[in-house]
Amino acid sequence: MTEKKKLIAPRLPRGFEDRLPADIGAINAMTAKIRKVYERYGFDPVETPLLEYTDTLGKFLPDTDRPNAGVFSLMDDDEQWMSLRYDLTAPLARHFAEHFNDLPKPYRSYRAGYVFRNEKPGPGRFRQFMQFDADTVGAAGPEADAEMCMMMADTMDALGLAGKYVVKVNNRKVLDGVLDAIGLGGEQMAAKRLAVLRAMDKADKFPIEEVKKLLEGGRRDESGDFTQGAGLTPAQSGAVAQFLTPFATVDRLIRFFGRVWTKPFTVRRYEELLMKAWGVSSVPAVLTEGLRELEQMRKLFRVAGYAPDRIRIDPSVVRGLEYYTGPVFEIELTFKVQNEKGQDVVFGSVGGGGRYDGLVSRFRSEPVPATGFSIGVSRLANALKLTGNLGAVEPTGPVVVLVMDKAETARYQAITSGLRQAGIRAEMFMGNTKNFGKQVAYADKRNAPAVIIEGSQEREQGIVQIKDMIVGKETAAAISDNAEYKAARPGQFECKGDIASIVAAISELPAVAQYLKDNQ
RNA sequence: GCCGCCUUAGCUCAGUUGGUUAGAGCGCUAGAUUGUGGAUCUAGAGGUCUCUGGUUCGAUCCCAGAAGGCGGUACCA
Repeated sequence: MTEKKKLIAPRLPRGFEDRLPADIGAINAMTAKIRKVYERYGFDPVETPLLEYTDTLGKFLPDTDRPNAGVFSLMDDDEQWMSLRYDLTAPLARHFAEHFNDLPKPYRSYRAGYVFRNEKPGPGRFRQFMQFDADTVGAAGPEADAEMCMMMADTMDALGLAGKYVVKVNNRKVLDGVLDAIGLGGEQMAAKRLAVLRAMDKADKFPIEEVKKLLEGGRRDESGDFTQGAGLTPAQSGAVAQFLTPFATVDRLIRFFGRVWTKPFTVRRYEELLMKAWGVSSVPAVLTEGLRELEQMRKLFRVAGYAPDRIRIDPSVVRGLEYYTGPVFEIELTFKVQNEKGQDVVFGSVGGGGRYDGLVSRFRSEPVPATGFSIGVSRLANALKLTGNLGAVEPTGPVVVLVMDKAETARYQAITSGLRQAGIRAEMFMGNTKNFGKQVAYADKRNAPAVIIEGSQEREQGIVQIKDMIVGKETAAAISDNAEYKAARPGQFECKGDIASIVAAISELPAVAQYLKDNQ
């Protein structure tokens, strides 16, 4: 046996992450807050499995050039393909269609859970992450869409992000109308439309000149990578740019929309503006319809008191490419995000959604309108972690009952049980008990609020020593001499040795009292 | 997917113009201190210098490729 045992390197698959107690606590707190908002809006929970048959998830997907890419799939023993869900919307559509007859319509539901994407991880992007969705199925009007936007805004407020986000709203019908107007309607132009929409989506990321490059020949970024353009003529790209920037820059456009948001605004006026910019005498009907829906939503927001600093129209919002059929929306953080190295990081949206009237219809012969949105819980938590806004706190540890005398473990166990019955986290030390200091160090590492010490001296007197670890740490910091440090026994006090007295004394420690209050 | 940068101890990083035993700080383990977390001091453990191939008498270092990480870009249901 001279050969060394071959060890397996412990390593995490790329794009995945372990979650530690502080993260778990923070995520739980976040999801609890989100849940409260959704329930207040009348939504009920539903849970679907992580795996679905691939065709129920995928057939409808826009990923025509790379079918099945990006999805983790496996074959069942009956040779049917199953996939890990990549969002929570497709499974909801399946659930609704499957239980169509029993569910109330409109059907309002929410659900949280992990979703999986088999693609390259990026800043704040993992291959397993949590989403928290809400959807209304069976409500066709823009008031359902408006409600989604307001709920998104309320959720962000509930998470303590008031003033640090904006919900951007657009309408796919408007975008379709613009594409129509520049002669990109019809089947044979589908690929071009896709490229144009992708380019338009970049308007909040790049200056308009760069977007124009994407609309025409293509663009080379600073790393030297070349992106193929949509191949529009200068006249066409100019018209798109005019839509994106009636007054030459996106910033000014946003101000323009901001103004119409709060002041009287008519669809007619915007149409006139576009006709003038494009030099045409009419706009496509679908564009007008989209504008009307936006106008209705705007009214609802205004009456409900959602100012444009919280919800605003932004013509560059595109979202999923063939999935959405009407209003689309997106939450963006308005503060800068930096990574651990202090570099500014391009952080995309932390949530979004829209109307997807086709998604349920593929399971049924009649049309089923639906609208919903999704918050990227992991992504949002990641952003907040980087900015120090995530309340990630180490959980309060257990009270540790020290083992001073191996022969007395039954007694120590009895104290531990007494604490547990009173609802207090407690454990008897179970490691190497030879060294007292190690036991205290263990309690420190576990973030224990207190340790209980009962050695032979205490036992003779019928008492125990309780050491308040938090007070102890504070008072110890002022002591520099080691002998003095030990003699001081910081944070320590005596208590009668019966279990009721111990429980009473421990319960009074602030950290324990807080724990009891939080866990009633 | 494409482009750029990076990879040396558990962590953060030095270093070797290519040469015998590869370093620091922090952390970890043990002791000083027979029953007290921190501080101090002492000692110790811990490395296939990411991997594979090439050049070379000799590679952690030079070259090529791969993997992983970071960033950008593309995609994003």
